[in-house]
Amino acid sequence: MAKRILIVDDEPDICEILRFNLEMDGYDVLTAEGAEEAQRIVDNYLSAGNSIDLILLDVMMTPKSGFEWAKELKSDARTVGVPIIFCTAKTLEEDLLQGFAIGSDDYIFKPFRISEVKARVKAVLRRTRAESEESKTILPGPTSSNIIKYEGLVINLDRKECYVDNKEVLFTRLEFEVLALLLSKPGQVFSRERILQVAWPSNTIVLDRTVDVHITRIRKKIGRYGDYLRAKFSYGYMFGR
Amino acid sequence: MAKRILIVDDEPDICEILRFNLEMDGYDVLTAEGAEEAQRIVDNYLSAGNSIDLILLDVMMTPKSGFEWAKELKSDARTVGVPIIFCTAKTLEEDLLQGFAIGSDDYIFKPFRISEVKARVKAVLRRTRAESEESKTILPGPTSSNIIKYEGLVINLDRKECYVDNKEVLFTRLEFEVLALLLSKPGQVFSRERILQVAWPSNTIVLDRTVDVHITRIRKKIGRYGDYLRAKFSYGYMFGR
DNA sequence: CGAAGGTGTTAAATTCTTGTTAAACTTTTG
DNA sequence: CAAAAGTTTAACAAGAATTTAACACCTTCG
Repeated sequence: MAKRILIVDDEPDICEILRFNLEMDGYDVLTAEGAEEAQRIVDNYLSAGNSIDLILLDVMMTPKSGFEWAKELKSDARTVGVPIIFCTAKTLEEDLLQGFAIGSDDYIFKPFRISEVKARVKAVLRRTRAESEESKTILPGPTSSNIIKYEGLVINLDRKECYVDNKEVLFTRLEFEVLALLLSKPGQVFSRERILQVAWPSNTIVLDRTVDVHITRIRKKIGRYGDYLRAKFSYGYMFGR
Repeated sequence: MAKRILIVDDEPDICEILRFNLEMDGYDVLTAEGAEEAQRIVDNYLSAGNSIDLILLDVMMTPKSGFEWAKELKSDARTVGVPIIFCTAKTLEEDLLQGFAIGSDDYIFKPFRISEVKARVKAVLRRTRAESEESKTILPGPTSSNIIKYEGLVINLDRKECYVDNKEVLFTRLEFEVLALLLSKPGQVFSRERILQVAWPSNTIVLDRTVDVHITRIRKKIGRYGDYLRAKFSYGYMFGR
């Protein structure tokens, strides 16, 4: 799978130039123009069970500097291992930066040559791949969340959250339960009766038309995946193409 | 227990770089951007019964220079023994600095290499530990604390204490137990039933509305982290972004 | 005992969820 | 094809869940 790189720079032009070049090299590229937006992206991807493999981080940003954000990343168990390449103007002492970078981190000075950025990215990703394969043998790994995916449709059973192409979509409880059930066995048709039995609290008695209404509501929320939520005439519903 | 280092420098970037590196080495780090703020921190910590083990002090600061403040520290019985590492640009006479530094103090010139700072810090703290152990024949022995962190939100399970951005916040027992549970698995939704089961003494029977009230009370106490204590409608509560 | 602080309940405001209905639409069946 | 059966959808009213303040009842501790 393609490595996913997050570029954080408050200069949109720089983001776009980097995006273009790194996408050419076959990476998945995300961009953010500040720490706050970047954090949102990171949260979304991680809770949806996707990894971020590298962050290209501008040091000089307002209101939160790249350093500050990096510190937060390093104090969060989920992101402590994500390598960072710091970008900064040459004014800062090189040694300081070197001290800041830990683990697989790296740093690079502006104005940079694109070829240099590409080389560093490649080097950092090679290093982390090597590292993670070393530790794979020993470590149980950070708690992997309880996640069901179908292409870009993801539900996180721990968080009770649903993501559509990496954007969180708010679900009510019943909607969540119904989708979780159907998604747990794509291609399996569930009768309305069975859906009510599983997704509704026990002892609730409602018309089975109710299921239809919920299906409609879910369809609207999951966008392009709505079509996958299919009625099987006179049997019930199923998730799948 | 981790040694506590106070960094005083009017350049926030330098504070942050030093903080990052020293925290990585396992120190507790405080920063201040001037003598006045630094004095407040020192007062707070000392009156709360916490020690400051080392001060990394920039000499060139306005309005009060590092030298001036150091003089005050040396004339205060509570702080006369706290070692200081003075940082200054190379322009100052080395002899002058050497003359100023007394006891376990040290000095270091900017621009410094991080590795050098780390080495000096380690050396100074070793020296002071040696000194203080002369006078303490019986040590209680360092205890590795049981700590859960989420960014600046820290709870110490041994001491049953909670810190918000390095300031202690008083928690009641139930509040502490509830937060500890949620914080033990960020991103996991806990039902009210489960929270009552775990955080309340066994055999207590209370309405589950009670949990809500405690959540509200905790939210108020943890300030900016209050938003991370999230209700998942009709499921329960979860800690996380 | 009395003060201080912790805890559970209540109630009201607010916000969000859900079942039903009804009408339009689609598919199946005779 | 026409009737019957099944599905989709919008709208709405009922009611469930959450947040908070307030208060009463505890326990603890001097």
